[in-house]
Amino acid sequence: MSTETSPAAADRAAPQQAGPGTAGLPEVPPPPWQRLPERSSRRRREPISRDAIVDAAIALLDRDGLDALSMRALAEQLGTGAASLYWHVGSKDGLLDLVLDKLIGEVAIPDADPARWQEQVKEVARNQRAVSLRHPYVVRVSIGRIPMGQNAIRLSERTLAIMRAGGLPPRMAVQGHLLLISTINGFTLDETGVGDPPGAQPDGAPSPQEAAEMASAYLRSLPPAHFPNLVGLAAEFTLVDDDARFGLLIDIFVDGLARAAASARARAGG
Amino acid sequence: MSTETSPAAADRAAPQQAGPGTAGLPEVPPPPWQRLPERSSRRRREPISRDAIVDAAIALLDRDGLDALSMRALAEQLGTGAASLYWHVGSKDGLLDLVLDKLIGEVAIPDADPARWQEQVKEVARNQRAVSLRHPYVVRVSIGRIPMGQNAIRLSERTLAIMRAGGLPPRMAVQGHLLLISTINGFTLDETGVGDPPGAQPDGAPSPQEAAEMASAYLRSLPPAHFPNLVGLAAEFTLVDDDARFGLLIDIFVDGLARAAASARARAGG
DNA sequence: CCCTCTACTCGAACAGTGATCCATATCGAA
DNA sequence: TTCGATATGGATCACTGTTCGAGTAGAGGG
Repeated sequence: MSTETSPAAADRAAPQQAGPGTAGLPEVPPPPWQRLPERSSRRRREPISRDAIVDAAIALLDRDGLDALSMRALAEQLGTGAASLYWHVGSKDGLLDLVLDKLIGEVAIPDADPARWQEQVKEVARNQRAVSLRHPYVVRVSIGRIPMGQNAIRLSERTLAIMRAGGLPPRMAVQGHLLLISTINGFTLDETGVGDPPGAQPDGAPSPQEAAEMASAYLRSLPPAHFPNLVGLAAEFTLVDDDARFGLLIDIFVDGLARAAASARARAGG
Repeated sequence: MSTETSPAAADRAAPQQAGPGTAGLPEVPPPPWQRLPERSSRRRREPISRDAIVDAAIALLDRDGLDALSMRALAEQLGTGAASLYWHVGSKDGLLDLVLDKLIGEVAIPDADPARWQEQVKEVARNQRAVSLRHPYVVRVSIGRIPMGQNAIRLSERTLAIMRAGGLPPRMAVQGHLLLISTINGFTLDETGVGDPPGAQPDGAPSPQEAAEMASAYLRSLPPAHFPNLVGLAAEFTLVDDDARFGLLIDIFVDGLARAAASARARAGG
């Protein structure tokens, strides 16, 4: 992972060069509604740096889950006090903005290839899901946030490039991009359950497999006269191959998108 | 949120009689993993009844939003103390289970008509979205919950009937049902923002329209050399006709589902 | 009539949360 | 040295979900 030790955070002006790993990427000015404290001048040492806080937060989230992230716990992990964090990130909300953008940066987007645009869109979808599975809390963090950080901007630009290369009309490209993100988030939202790390269900917590069995058994036990479909199809609910389910979803989406675009072009052209 | 340890506060075994609220409809046995205290015998007056608590909670949520629902605030609205609520609903989590199922009951599902199955699936989708807009917090409440209450069961049964009537193979019908719900949730999740009621943004809170304008203006301000698509398509991001966006989404989904089903049938048949 | 047992109520308290105050410390510049 | 911006963190506030345990109401049995 590119730790991207950008010193002095992202302030205005300062056309700094990006670190190794993300070579040559241009600096994006921060959007005006960012809920972070604005610091002027970068001429001090950073004993605790905003970036270190974000990294520690992600480490803590990966290990213990979303509910375990409190400002106090994070401060302790950094060997400092909770109040200090507020000077750097403004609020827990501001911290989560930064966390989200950093994780969005993990989504890899291929260079646009017009001949393969449908397969490339599916690849983007798979990559986004992979990040959401690696950090099961990220979908929940993204709720209520409109990501406009540097990484989100770059992801949108590159995804739009693929869609435009595929010949989608402007509106269709933008909506396809936005709706695809929503669709994937909807899927991974129930896939990741409460968003805690995979390990450590101490109590009588059922595994996903056990839960599916319970649900299926329950459905089978319903009165068949009133619920013929649920009783008859109960076995299908046990299917928990989420990879296959996700593959079906993006096949449906990309195929439907391509056809909607084709019919939109047909309407416009004739 | 807090201790996920053991939400099942009271788990002594006692046969439960259903309350007097749901008359006429066929009784569905409660699923075994329900996190509610089980009460035996109804031979007392109900001064505060579980149903009244759920109704009050929904009223409070509709008025003030998800963040405003605390057990204390709800108790005050009912003229009682917070501790009393716990005897009836076990935990806030159990209460939200009940709230969710009650709201699921608001989703109307038409009787299956084989000739119009695609249109009927879209109607189900529109109805689900309508409920999610009427109660903007409901998508957030559903996160991490697998709804298995009476209303959820009936909704699944009726939706599956429509899909089966449309000729979808068993697996396709079940997955179509589940994926459609996820897809709609993903869409309404960003549509409803933080899930607060439509009114009352006291501060410098931008309206959705203003927010879209700000975002569009920001995108237009990016360096065009590096972000040609974002700059060129910025205007498209201002389009906030969510009805049209949603219509496009379900067109994509239902069309893609129908074609996936057709090709699945073709593979199976040949 | 009283007595007991169960269903039910609720003030008080506990541990934890995000956030803020404010006295203190550190250091570059003047 | 002095000054002021940068940075720290203990104490504290209002609030959360939840539990405890003392208390109340009312039907059934004697």
